[in-house]
Amino acid sequence: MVETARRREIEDVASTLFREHGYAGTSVRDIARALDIQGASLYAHVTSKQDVLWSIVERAATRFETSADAASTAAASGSDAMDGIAPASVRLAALVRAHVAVVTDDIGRASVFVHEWRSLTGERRAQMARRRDAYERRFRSVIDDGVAEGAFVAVDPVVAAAFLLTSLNGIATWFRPDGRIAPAALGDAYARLAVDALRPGGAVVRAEPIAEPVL
Amino acid sequence: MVETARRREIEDVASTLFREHGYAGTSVRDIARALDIQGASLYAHVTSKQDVLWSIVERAATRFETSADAASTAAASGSDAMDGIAPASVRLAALVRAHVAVVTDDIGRASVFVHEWRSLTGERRAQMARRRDAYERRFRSVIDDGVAEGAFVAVDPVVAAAFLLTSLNGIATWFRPDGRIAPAALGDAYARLAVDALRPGGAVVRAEPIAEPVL
DNA sequence: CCTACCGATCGGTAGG
DNA sequence: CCTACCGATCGGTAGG
Repeated sequence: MVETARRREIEDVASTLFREHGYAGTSVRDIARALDIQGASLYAHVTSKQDVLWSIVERAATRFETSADAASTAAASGSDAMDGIAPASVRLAALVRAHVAVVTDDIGRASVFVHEWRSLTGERRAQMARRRDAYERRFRSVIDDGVAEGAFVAVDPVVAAAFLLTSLNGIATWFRPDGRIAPAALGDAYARLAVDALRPGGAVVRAEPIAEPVL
Repeated sequence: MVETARRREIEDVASTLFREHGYAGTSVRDIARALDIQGASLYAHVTSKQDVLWSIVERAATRFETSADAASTAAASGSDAMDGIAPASVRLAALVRAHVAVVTDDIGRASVFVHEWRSLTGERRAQMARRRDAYERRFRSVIDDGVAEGAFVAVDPVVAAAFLLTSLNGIATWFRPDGRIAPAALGDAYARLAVDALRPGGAVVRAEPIAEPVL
């Protein structure tokens, strides 16, 4: 299937509907109706409903990966590192801001990426599972490094990464682009919350080590 | 519909299937098959598919509310308050632990409560929206109090509550009851992460106030 | 992009 | 809890 403007429209409309009603809860005719065409006419542009889901999810995955790559590169060579701030904190803050930016830029697609990828089947689903896992490992690595550096508390990297990533992905469920909160401000707020949650010293609530962490 | 043992089994099975495939992605016959009965036979025990969803969601909501009530009562009269720990920190930690306990106790029902309540219709959906909102306001209030006390940074209570609650609800998507992490240890870890994320002083990452918060 | 149509499956009912 | 069945809707195809 070629990449036409109409195809883009279909994916935009489908993103919104999948986000609101889920993949299974959205019919091909629902998508068509939103575009003012007949259900069967959709097949002049797409090969299947799964195909639409795949395009949305795959494209969103690439955006998250690209954004995280850019953030990592910038954080590694950034001047912030000289301000006496631990490298891991700078890197984590950059990853968080990058993720928030992608989610807030298109909550429809981000939401489908987060919640509906499970509706993919076969090799496509397996591929997405791998890519999601690799993405999560970026967070675990930074946290692991920060713990080693002493920039972060001795936290379980798997638990901490899950804590942060679910929070980050949750933005897709409540954020309103036309709301009170600007995307950049949200990125700042989340970066601070993330880094401070891991900051060592003076924990007022006790928490024992969990078990052998596996990265 | 009376509350029989069979009815309980149906809801258990339905919770698992709704969690894995969503409400729309699960057919009445899928539920019946998991119970080794015919699709139509299910209607000897339930009045509709919506009815099953409602039971699961309503019961889960009550559990979260009851657990939070108990946590708030305990935190208010607890001896922890005398250890020089700010009341808001104690209350927030208690709320977090209570939430983690409910989620880990039955991730199937918790997961349906978190993700599938949108599939409810009419007044039931509206009621759940109200109850979810009231639940979220518990978190906002504690955060607001903590900020006033000086126990927490000057964070936007709406953003901070969303950050924490989405993280808390996310547990339902990745936690495995038979895994490496014990529920109580997870509650401890999350309570520490939550309280420390809001702890004032030494923020290494800048974050400006967002706008007029609305509680 | 349309009309006409396909077999399969959906939630649910009737009557035992 | 079963068999038999209902109308509606599903994703998708044929042929223009």
